[in-house]
Amino acid sequence: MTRAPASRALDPTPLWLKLSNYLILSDEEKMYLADLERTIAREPPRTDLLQQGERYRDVRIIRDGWAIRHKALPDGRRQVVNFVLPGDIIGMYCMLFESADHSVTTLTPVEVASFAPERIAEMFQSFPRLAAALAWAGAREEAIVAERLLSLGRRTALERTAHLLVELLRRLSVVNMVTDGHFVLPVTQEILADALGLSIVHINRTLRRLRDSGLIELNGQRITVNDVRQLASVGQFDELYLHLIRAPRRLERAFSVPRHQNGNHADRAHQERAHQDRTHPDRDDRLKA
Amino acid sequence: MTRAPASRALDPTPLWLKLSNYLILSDEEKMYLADLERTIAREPPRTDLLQQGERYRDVRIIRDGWAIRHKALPDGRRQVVNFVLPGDIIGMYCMLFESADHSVTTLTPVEVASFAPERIAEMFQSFPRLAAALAWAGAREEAIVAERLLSLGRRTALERTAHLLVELLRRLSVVNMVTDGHFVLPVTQEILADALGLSIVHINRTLRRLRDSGLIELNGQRITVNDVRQLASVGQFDELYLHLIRAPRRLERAFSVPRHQNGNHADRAHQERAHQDRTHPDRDDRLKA
DNA sequence: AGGCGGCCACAACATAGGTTAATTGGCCTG
DNA sequence: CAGGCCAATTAACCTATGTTGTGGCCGCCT
Repeated sequence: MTRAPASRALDPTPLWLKLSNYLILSDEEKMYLADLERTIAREPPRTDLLQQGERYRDVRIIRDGWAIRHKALPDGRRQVVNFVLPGDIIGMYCMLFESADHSVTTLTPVEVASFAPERIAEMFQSFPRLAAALAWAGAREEAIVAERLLSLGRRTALERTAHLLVELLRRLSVVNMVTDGHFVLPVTQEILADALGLSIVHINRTLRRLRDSGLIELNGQRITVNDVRQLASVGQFDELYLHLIRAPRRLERAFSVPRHQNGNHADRAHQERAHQDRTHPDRDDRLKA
Repeated sequence: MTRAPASRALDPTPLWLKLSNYLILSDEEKMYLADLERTIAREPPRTDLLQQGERYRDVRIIRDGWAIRHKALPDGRRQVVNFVLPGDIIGMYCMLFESADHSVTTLTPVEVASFAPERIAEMFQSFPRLAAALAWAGAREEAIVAERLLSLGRRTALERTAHLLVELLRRLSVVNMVTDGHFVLPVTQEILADALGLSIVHINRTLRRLRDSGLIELNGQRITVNDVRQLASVGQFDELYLHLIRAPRRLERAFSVPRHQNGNHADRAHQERAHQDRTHPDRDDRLKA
């Protein structure tokens, strides 16, 4: 949707596209962003972009590929905190932290840009609108982690799994990585288990239930979601937390910079929240049919 | 430590103290902060400062008292995402979000300041250093939530509980709310259960184990931690994620504003991380003695 | 004073999910 | 082609945690 008019040789990067959802970028801002992504490297799968306990180095921006952010206990138990997709930033505030409290590891070949942490401070001083947009992106990430916390704390294995699949579907469609309800999930069941706080065996059981019920299909790393609505219902998925609603007007208005657009909310998507009253036992019964 | 020279009639608020750990505030910045906290209200316990699904209103700063941030499923299951303590901010980026994906409810009588969301945008433009410091505070909060995710996903009930208690101890001592290893925990077991993803009954069992082992004592809402080291060991607590190390120099240097302090790291605390190799079964055996 | 509701405590039982182990099928490498 | 490794799969069994139910304490209301 919010596609900016092409400006010279600048290609819109995922980060740019992401921020465009919340801000109408000026040419100057676009150039600054492009400049941040000037130094690019390619990393193979299973590379640590960051290691828990180590000192931070540069700030990085994922331009292509998948990675995971994860934390480990001394005895090896591990929790995947989030999936890192194109447009996501690693170590944004690293200049303020002594050392990393989590690791980031690639799942696929990945293209990353990196730049010196000081440039963040520079951005806060010279491009306050960009800084605000990035801070916003960080808040959105926290919302995702909080929702996963709700999953691990209060959803059953089946619900959690369904919920995660719908979340990924939604997040990936925003960056055009979903076609026809199927997408590539470059992930072993072990990683899924670590993301959902389950054992490998139980993830396997749970996926089979979902497959048997016809809600999803799996062949290799390609997953097809046959019935998003029902899958979302199984997972008690309410996309409120993803804050996907695009509102570039909103920040514009707060900053009141280019034009003073008025508060017409016509373009706002309206999702209704499924409010079923449920009794405690038989949480997974949406699948029992 | 980093106590700013008293500047006229301005009282240091918790937020101010918090930010002082990471930035040497100028008088002008202090005044701006004080101005943000000009409109103050008092709320009784069990008041919703924010309700999931509702539209955001003002940005709020907790000046005194406890609150919880929590999310609920349609059927009533609930997860406490975090505890909100003095100096914490509610709805910082609300101008960017359509509606709240979580609730905030007071646990004690609370004193809150509130101001219009636009002032955040204003701050990004006029006080970039403050904006950066606040963004940092947000990142720290995310780190806390991520650590709790690790707890729910991969720690046993006993470990989780111990971990949370140590975390609260640490966070509260930063704001001088701990004396002699004891502090007030204005929380029912139900809330503890919702924070740790456990049932009330099981929290009760777990607290009793901790009490029986002599690690903690409970009388009413006062909790005494008798052996922090061992409690931390039971909870596999590694305070890295709290990012407590005070480094006002760090941001200063990045912004290179008042004086250009050099990179002398003499004041940096050094905690070593306990790296015990543990075998999978008997995770809770640190208590079995 | 009596009754009511919230919170804590504990016992008895039920189950979701963990653990162990064995089997299979790629896929790489020598 | 054999051997080996890694991921997926499934079965059998086990346990940490959830559920239900009861009683006691305490503060509050009328």
